[in-house]
Amino acid sequence: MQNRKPRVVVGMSGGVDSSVAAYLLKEQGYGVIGVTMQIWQEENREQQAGQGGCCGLSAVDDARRVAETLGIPYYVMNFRQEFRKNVMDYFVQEYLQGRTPNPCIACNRYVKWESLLQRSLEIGADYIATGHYARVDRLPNGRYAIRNSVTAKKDQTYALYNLTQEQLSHTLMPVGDYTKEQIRQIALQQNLPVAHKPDSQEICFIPDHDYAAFIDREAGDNVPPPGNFVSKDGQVLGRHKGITHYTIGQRKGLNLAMGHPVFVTQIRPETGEVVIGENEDTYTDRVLCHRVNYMAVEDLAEPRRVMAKIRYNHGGSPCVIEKQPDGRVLCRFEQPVRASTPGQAVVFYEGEYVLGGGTILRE
RNA sequence: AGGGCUAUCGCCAAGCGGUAAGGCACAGCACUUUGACUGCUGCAGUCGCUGGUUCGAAUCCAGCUAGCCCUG
Repeated sequence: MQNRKPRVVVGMSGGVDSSVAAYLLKEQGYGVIGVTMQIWQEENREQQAGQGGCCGLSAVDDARRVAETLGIPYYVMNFRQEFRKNVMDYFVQEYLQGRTPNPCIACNRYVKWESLLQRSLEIGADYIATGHYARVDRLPNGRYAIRNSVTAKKDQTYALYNLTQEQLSHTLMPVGDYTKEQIRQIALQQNLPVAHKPDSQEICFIPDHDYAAFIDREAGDNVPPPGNFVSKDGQVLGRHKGITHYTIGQRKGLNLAMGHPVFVTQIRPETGEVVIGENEDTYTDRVLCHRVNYMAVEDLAEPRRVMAKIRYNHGGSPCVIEKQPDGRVLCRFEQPVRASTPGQAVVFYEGEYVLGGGTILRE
């Protein structure tokens, strides 16, 4: 007859959302432990008072103050190694191969959940929680699934499609039941010191936003050299700075004055060519993906009509998904989607639930 | 060293005597827990150079320079 309160480790970024998440769980009767993950910052933080964020620079100080306000135990855990391997190195490797990774998805799956959950369980917690705008439900079929936040705006389910059943069964997301406005309201009412912090954005480990320079520093000699911009039919249109500077659908930074806007339609790592075309050329109604994670369903035996998002900021578009003999999943969209990009994720939704998702392949 | 054509923002390009359109590129901002897309704003005190004609020229005239084409 155990009646101890269930314990939950809340990943506290120092931002509004995770701070309120900690508060809400405490109110709900959980034994709450605040934890900030040190993931990429150099030892000498203080250097810049960051913009806040899911992994911002001022994270520790702010999170600690919130924990004190709430009267909960608080720790800092070092996840630099895990982050380095699963997020930063992955990020660089993907770019070197002409793909466009989504580091937040990798961070969620492998760092925030895999590593944090494991260590949390080790110290006796039952759950981990975050300040994501999403909900976790157990479905009638026994499976756990991420569910849309009550606010369509701020929805963060896309970045969470890759969580496993095991991880979800130990996950709480109290913020998903509220709107952003309500969350800030609660933060104000509770006098949380971070009530007015701005939302996070951009990639946290590249504060200056210069991806190419970051990749240059990380990859050194392995950085792909400059090459040709070519048209669909092979005509050379100019020189580019190296494939790591580009992504599908990109317009800015090409320095190609063709008289009308032109876009990147394809990246060819084998030849170092970047293919340029018209806006229409960036549309496709077929998207193939692999490394599929099934969430609301165990598998995909039959073709299924779902809504799919091919990027974080995508409203979703209807398509039929069909599993291929090799396990890949082919999505046929009813209306062509713009700039399907290898390395990005395509996430399937059925109703409010995440059915699953995978990594987009080059076809 | 005969003739013709053209020279306007980084690229393309309006203008044709009345006081420098537009597109692309580029920059900044907004949007954004990824990369993109998108939106907004900015971007030639000057029209190859030098003179001339005009109240007034990028617009007309002359010479020069450069590029292209044709003929030698």
